[in-house]
Amino acid sequence: MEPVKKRFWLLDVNYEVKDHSPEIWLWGIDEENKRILIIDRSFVTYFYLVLNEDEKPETVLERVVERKSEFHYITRFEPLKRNLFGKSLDVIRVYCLDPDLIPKYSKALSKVNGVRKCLEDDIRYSMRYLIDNGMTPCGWHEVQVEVEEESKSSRIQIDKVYSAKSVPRRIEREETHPLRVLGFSIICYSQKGAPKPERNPIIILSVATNSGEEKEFLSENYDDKGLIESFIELVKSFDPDVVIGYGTNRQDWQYLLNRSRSLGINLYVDRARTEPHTSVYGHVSITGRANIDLLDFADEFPDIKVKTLENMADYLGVIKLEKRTIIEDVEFPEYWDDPNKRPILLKFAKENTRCIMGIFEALGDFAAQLSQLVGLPLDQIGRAAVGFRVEWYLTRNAYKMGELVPERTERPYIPYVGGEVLAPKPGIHENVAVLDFKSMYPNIMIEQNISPDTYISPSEPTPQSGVNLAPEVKHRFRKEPPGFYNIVLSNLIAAREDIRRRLRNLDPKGIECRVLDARQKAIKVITNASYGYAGWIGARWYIKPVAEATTAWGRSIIRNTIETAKNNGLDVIYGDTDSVFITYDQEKVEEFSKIIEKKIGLEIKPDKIYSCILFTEAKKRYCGLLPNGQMDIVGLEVVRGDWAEVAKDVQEQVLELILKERSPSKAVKFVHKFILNLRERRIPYRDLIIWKTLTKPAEGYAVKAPHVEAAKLLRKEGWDLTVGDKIGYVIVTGSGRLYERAKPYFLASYNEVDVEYYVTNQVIPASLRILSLFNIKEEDLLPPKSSATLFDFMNKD
DNA sequence: GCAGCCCTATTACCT
DNA sequence: ACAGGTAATAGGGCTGCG
Repeated sequence: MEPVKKRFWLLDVNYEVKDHSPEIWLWGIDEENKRILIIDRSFVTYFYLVLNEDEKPETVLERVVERKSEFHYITRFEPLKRNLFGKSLDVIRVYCLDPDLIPKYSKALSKVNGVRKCLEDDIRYSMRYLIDNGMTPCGWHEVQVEVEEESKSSRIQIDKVYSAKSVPRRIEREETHPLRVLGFSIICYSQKGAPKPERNPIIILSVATNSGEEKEFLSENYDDKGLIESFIELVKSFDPDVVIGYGTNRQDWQYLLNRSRSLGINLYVDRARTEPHTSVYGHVSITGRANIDLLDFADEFPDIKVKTLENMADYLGVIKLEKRTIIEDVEFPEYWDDPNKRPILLKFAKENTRCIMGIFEALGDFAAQLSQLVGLPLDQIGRAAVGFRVEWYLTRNAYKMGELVPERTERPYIPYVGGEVLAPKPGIHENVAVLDFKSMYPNIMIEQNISPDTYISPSEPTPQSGVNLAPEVKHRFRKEPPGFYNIVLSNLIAAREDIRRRLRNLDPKGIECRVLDARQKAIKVITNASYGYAGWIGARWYIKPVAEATTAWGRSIIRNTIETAKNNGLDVIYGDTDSVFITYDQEKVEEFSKIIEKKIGLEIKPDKIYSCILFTEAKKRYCGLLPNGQMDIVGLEVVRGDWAEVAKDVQEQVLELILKERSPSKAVKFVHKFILNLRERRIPYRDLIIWKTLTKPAEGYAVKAPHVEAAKLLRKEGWDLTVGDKIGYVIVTGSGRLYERAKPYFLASYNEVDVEYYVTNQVIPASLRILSLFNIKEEDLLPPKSSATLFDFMNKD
């Protein structure tokens, strides 16, 4: 049979090894909108032996070739030149048929005389395949294929199985067929504490598809066997490309798997008759489909303080919080068992799934673009930490440039100096412009050619091309040739600029615009994380002077900028790392920008202009009023997630009265009234909840703290808590330390709450933060005792 | 026993 | 499991106090 040309969009990749022969499985969608599997048996993987500098490559080659018989699945040794941190090295590339034997082989071969170490022996086979062939998940490719014999196709749920007869090649093509997306959420039944799959059933499994189907499977008399079977059946018949949920990696899939196991069901929801399994970065993999946990993308939105499904949906404009039916976990049994309330629980479950579908609509393009840019499969990209995303992007580029990927090593943490922060001038300032340097750190790295491979250690002689010498820290970087980071960052910045240019001429509502906008966002995320990556001790390409020199240049630039502003008659009010806050005078500011760009070589632009701005004495905390009347609150309690809503609301009102009405007295009166309301418990209970993250196991704390004690109470009630969970608690009346009076909010009632704590420790400090600028004292904020309240007070005894 | 002081642990923010 | 710089609170140890 003649091979035919096949074009396909790559959804997922996995590999299998049978009798030491590996197969790459490429799951894709072809031009006819068919789901296809292409099996490639031709790719031989490899790793490198790095040789000692005093050794001749031929000698070491002889030594390893001599021992080849010990390594049955090694096919070839290939001497090559490669770069490591910019230095040319002699290496031997060791080709190995069975990827699973590489750890064993590399360990043995690293002990051969003349071999310094092995490199790239820790790159997964499937990633090696994609990188070496220039392939990207969520991108189009072209390959010669033959139809695979029928025997295999029976096990695989797919339109057609092919075997690759050529190396797949990436092709440029933007449009995609619409993916089939299935979203689901579950509700479990537990009378007390967290549901346990060994004993508590799933009572509702709610499913939706992007073809508009919605289904709710219910348990019958707390028996969820039929529910799970119906779910499996639906997945099979709809045959989704993408499966989505919220918290599914850690929760739902584990629960479903454990329930299935105890009920004797095989949870076959993939395309190859295997069960979901946990894999790299802790993502749950469903062979042939992309399983996406939208919770993994919540980190992209720091404005969402408590990362619940409803908060994320609210933030992304899927469904407003006020319109949602919210039922706490503790209430599930009550709602399920009461026939009058059950419909509300069903509605809640359905809304959860709708939120999931809506969030994916808002984020799916971004996820796919990030996956394509970084090169990690769609089901892994969300789960991979920022550092690993950057690292995979670098790894791909290193391959193209003949740079070896360094090994991951443990290093001691030694801090270095970061950005410069100015003490602000306290008070209210009129007409203030904020100018900031665009992508300051990446641009410094480019401008000064800062990179792991351009760094010249103190022991090395100055290269002929000369060096850039960092201020203060005196690290040196060769001027020529352009470094690894220089090239990679220049490409990223140029690509983003290009996209933004194209976007200007497109219909903002069009599909092309959505995809391009998602792509430029993905590029921005990787670009912005590059400096942090460079300073991360866990980074493969970590060289401390790289990060240290970048911030040193940054400090020098901002100081220079401040000096220049002053010399040009501009008053500098504040500055942080890459920004300066100056008095706004259009002509002077324009002139100033030009001078700076000329002097420093980096672009500086007015980001915002405030009609007025308020600073206390603290750095990193201010509130500016934009010309449209909108308030921009930075760093203050209002934007913090660990203050009760009461404190945040009052502070925001105070700021408004101060900045818009310029009336401290109105602000004081407002606080008085608020405190009276609070004491009367006329403020919603949920506004009293304080949320704090559990950052270590409850026992690991050196001191007792309210949220930790609240967490212990939760655990006693049977709730599982893990590091990273947010604990919502309230302070109740009683004696002793605060931590003795903290209670999880859903285990306490409003009449137990110590409202005086909220007056003294929440509302007053948050208000005073602003009002002390106007000489207002704590006493001034407590409501004056009117005769009525005094009377009430005396009557109480 | 507790107010006052100082230091430390902890969290969440800014760029 | 991307960086350092910063503010703020509560805990906890200590001193001094009839």
